Amino acid sequence: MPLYNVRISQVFEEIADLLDIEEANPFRIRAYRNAARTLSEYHQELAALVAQGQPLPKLPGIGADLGTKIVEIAQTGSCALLDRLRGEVPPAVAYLLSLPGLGPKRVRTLYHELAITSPSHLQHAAEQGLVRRLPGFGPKLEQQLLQALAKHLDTQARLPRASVRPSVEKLLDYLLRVPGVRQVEVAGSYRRRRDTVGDIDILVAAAPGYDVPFAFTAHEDVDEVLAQGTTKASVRLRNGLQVDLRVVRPESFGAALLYFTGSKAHNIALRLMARERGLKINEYGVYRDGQRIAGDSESSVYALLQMPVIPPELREMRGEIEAARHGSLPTLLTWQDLRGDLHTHTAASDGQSSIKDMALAAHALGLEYLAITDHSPQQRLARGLNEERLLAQLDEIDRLQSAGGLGVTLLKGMEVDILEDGRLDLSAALLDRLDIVVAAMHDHFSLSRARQTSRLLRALDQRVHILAHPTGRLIGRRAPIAVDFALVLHRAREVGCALELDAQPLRLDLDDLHCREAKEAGVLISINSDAHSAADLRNLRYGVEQARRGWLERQDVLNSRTLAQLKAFLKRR
DNA sequence: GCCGTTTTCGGCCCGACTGTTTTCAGTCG
Repeated sequence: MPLYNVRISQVFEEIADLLDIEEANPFRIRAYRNAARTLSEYHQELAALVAQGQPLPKLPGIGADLGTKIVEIAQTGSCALLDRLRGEVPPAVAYLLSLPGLGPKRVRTLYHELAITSPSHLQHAAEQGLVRRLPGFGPKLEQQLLQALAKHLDTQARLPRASVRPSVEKLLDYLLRVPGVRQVEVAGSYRRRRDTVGDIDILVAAAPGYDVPFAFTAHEDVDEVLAQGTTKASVRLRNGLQVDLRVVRPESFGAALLYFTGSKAHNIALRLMARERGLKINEYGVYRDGQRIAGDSESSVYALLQMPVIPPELREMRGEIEAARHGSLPTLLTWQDLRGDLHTHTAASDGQSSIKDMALAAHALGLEYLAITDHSPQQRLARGLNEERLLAQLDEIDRLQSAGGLGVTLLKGMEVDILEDGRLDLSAALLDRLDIVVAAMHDHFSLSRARQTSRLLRALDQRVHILAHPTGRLIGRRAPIAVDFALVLHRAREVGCALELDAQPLRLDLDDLHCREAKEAGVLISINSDAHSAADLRNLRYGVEQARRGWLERQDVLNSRTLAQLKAFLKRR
């Protein structure tokens, strides 16, 4: 069974938790947590390298010792250190760390004083009033823990960013009208345009003397006030979303925006750089000898570190600081760069709009071309088009096109199913009649890595222009397929096939790291809406945002090409 | 446990809020 980086990362996280409870050296604990994060985001499976006898790549924060442990975990599935720690502290104790208000010190107290090793133990003790008597605990904390335990079944999952947008925009609108407020921005992973968000961080610049947190917690959507002070507040909305507010003076807005946008790793790197220059950065500004010398804007802070402003989408400690220092930051793709959409559905299969309405909507968005790509016959539930209906659709597109007035050029296409063995769900003769072939998997997501890889490689050997939603993931619902992605990229480059960044908010597939890997492999990305209605075309914007997180520039994206360039690309197959 | 154009030893980001420990530790981001 393959052992993924995520699993190794989990081992390191558990070691960190248990070391925390044992009161180990905090920097040693941090080293394990940093390594866990690095591993969980690394695109190449390390266990596979180990199995092939190859050396591990040099990764930040992973030195000789952790490298040895990675090899040990890859080879044995476990780790002697973890086994030893589990012998000293029952593993369920670490679980208590996830409860709000409980950190290593209090968990340790609970374990040593009351022998509490699980959430149910804790609940029992709290109900008997034993917890409040412990040092460092009190009645309020006991109550808070009971509430958290009662709710703990609905664990805090990250939500797709698009799904929280309405709530966020409503709050921003409200805050802008609060007296004293000068400026409002969403920070955090929302501003970095991550595909999912855990909570929302809102930053406000306000004149002194106004109680903005008070107004914030009074908003009609607030269900519960978790914390409230003069400069910050934290609430849970009725829809379950946690929102944190920070209020700063206008002159600190840039430094605060930088700080609360993160990522944490990016901030730490900036602060270390500042320190090397005799400066101190905090959320109020940049200081030299106690004197504030910058901070009203983000650019003022970066300028002191001799860097241009790094776009929020890149602030993930994935080489952006080195690139900024060397003047080699990418010129990121923008919405204006997109000229068309190459994967859309109509009412002929499982969409809702007519071809004409789709075209008009695309024109209204400023697009120049639009591919109509309804489903192939195997997709029965989606009313996939058989040969007869497909040919009728092709005729209809010709008629609409010659009648004119659409504002966009239509391309004749189909989203063809990739069958379990890698064949396509359409005859070669029909494939040849299409302007563009988009191929996608819609089933057999759990094939072995080897079978899934050969399935995709075989698909790529046929007349396919775009491999759609290549990993098949659905955020929060379906994991990406197991596949040798490097091999797929290599073949895609050889045969001249693009990979899709499907812009549906629940797909966003490829993800940011895969996009970057494709770019480095020289494979074009096509950012498509996969729209099932005219309104869905607007989802393209989410695709652009994710593409930016993948460091994509205009030249990396197929549908930033002019129509003539696009046609030249399509004709090569 | 990691890391190094001042370092192979001695550092490791920084501040706000809460509850309770009557002066601050613990937690969180």
